[in-house]
Amino acid sequence: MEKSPPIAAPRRTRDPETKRAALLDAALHLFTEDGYENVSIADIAKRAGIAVGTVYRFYENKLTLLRAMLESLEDEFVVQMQSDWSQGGDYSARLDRVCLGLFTLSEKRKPLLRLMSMTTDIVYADGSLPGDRIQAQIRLMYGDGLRDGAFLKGDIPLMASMAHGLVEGAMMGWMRNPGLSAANAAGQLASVMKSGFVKNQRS
Amino acid sequence: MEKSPPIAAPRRTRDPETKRAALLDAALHLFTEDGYENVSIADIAKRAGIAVGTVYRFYENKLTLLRAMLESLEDEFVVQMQSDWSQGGDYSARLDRVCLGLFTLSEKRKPLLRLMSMTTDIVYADGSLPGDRIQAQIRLMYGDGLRDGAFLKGDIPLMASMAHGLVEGAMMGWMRNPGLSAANAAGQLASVMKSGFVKNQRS
Amino acid sequence: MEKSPPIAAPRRTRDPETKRAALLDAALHLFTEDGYENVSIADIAKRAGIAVGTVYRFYENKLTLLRAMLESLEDEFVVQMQSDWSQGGDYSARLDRVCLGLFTLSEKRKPLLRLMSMTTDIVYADGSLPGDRIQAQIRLMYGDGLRDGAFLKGDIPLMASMAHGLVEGAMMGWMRNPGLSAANAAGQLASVMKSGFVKNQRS
Amino acid sequence: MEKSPPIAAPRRTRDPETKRAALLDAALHLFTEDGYENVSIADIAKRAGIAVGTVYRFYENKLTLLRAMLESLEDEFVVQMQSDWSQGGDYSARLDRVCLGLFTLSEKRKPLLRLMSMTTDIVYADGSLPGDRIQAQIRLMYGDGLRDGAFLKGDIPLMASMAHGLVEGAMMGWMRNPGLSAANAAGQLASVMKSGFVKNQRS
DNA sequence: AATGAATGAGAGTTCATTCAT
DNA sequence: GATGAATGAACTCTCATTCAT
Repeated sequence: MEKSPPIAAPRRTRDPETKRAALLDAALHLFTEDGYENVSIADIAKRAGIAVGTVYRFYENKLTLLRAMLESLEDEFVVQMQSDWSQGGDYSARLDRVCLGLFTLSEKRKPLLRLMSMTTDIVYADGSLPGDRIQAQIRLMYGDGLRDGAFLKGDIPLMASMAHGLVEGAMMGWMRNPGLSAANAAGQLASVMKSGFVKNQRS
Repeated sequence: MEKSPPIAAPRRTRDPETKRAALLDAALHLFTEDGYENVSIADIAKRAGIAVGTVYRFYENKLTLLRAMLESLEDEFVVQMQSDWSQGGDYSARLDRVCLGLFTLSEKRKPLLRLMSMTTDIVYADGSLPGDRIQAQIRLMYGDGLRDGAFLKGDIPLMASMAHGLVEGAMMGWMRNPGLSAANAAGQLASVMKSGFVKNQRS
Repeated sequence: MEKSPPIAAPRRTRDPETKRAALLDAALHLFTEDGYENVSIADIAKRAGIAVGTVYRFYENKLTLLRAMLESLEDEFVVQMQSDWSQGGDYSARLDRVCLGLFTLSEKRKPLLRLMSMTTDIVYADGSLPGDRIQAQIRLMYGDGLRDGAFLKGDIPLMASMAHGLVEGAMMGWMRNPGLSAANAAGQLASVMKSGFVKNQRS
Repeated sequence: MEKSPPIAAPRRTRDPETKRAALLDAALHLFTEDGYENVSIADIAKRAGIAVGTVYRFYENKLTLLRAMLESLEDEFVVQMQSDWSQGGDYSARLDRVCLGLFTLSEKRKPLLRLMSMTTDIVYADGSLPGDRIQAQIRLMYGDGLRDGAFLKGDIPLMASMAHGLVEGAMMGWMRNPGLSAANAAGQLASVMKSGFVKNQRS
């Protein structure tokens, strides 16, 4: 009935960034294994070795935590794609590079990637969805190719969405097949991308 | 003083299939609008005009209800694809037909399609995921084309996954763009499918 | 991690109004003993012999429960005062009657009265406070007396507020003194009311 | 390039009493605006410009802080009343003086007064309630008047409680009516006090 | 078969208090 | 002395599921 005074005995054990990393790692594993909705903050805190309240020092609520994870991954992908795309060469070479970069990064971020593919309905604060920034980047790339007359014509948003779907499909297929190397998957993706979207490519 | 007209007896009870339809319709609207986790059984029952307990006569729990909805949609897609694919003609014609069939059905089932895209992490009873049966069908089709030497070679599961992603991407793009007709989207999808996966297709 | 299915085994034991009464009784005792903020819904439910969720069938939240209790008490007081005041006689007789009615009701509702005196800062939905309706009734009575030239003049809201305070003070004093009968307290209150607010009353 | 003026050294630390004053001021504003239970120690510390832990150097817990505030106000009132009451004159004059003193002080301490009226259920360490010391002082005054045969007879604790209620009612009425001057309210209170409690006063 | 009141585990979140720095 | 990150118990409220009617 009466609020009993907390017995708490906190210890300053680790520095904040170590804690944040443990928190993100715990959340990543649990979300991926059990699904966002089936994981409680208490579960995450326990796995991260911190107190429930400490989670809220880092992220204001559960959804913010998820978004932060997905956004950081998207950022990495977008940065990688921009870098690979802008390094010159013909469109064939650029697509090869981008696809390889995508899979190289995917390999490093496999669990996060899996999480992203599981939470497509988590709407961001601005109304966007996970994947939208990647798709926007694809749209830019497609626009470049169109301007040069190197790409097949089509409705830009639709073409970008298809290209994005193709990439996601490739990643899903690769993730489900442990025997397939990232380089191999990247090669096949690039091959389909080129024959599907680039002019004067023979199959 | 006014005699109530004895013309039509109020149908207090409806037959079970009418109820089931009302239930599915209610669930579809609510899940799509608010997301699976944010809709309660009580919400669904109220919208369907039945009692909470009655929901459990039809589906043993909430997840089973969702799965039934998604599975029925997948079934429809698979049946449609099988039918369109098996009607003969060269691979180009068959792909045209399949893509058109896909979008024609999508137009009819738009809300369900949206629901499916929102709930990718809902695992089915057999461990499969929504979309898996569609992908399996695509794999069969790709196998056909490979056997005839008409399709570009590649790792079968990966190619099927990419093709599946391409289809999903096309559908997502089409759903987000209300000005795009189903036939137009189907045409662009077919075009990319052919240049991306079929031999001797010029871009 | 996974939401474990409820084991629940509900029993329809008592009729709803019996339950509501048990709920109100439990809330009354606990709020009075420990203070509104120090009592949890779980405490109330346990004492009432019902489940936590059942509390929310009756009242949409904790504050609504409290307000319902206080409002019903206020209503009783207002009705009682209206009745006693409107029965005629000179102002002296009417005040005697009202004061006696007030204390007779107070005797019946002692715990609720105590609760009301403890929760003066609980704002109602319309921005009013507990006691405001009683005070409004007092204002009406004072207005009657003023119109007849029987009451001492003064700023109406202030005079009503003072009269209200006087009543509350009398009740608090009476509640703290178990040896004082309601009739006796009523008499002393009436006496002070008359000499304090009515013209031509000798002390 | 711009040299920061070395004229005034920034006072990084303030003396304890300045801090205590800031703390009390912050608490007063926040408690009054949002209610005791809705204000956190962190809120108070932030507004006072001190650290959370520092709050605990001054008051051992949140309730102690509240009590200290209310007790200091009560002390002020009691001292004021004692002073005004003991300065001689007949009872009419003494009551006039006390009432004026009460309202003069109330004007200075309006926020604290409001806080006191909001937290009637906060029990003090010795089991007393806010207002009890004021009431005890009133009892002393009433006892004086009784001894001299100047006051109307009655049960002492009850009469004191009624007088206290009258005072509180006057203050509440005055606080809710911004157009009413303290002197005017004091006059009306004194008038009712005299006709209500003092012998040979005509109404 | 249909109903919906009842259940209670469990969720996300808050915050008074502590104590290593 | 001052700080504020860390703690975790406790809170209100939800809702999938059950079963007496």
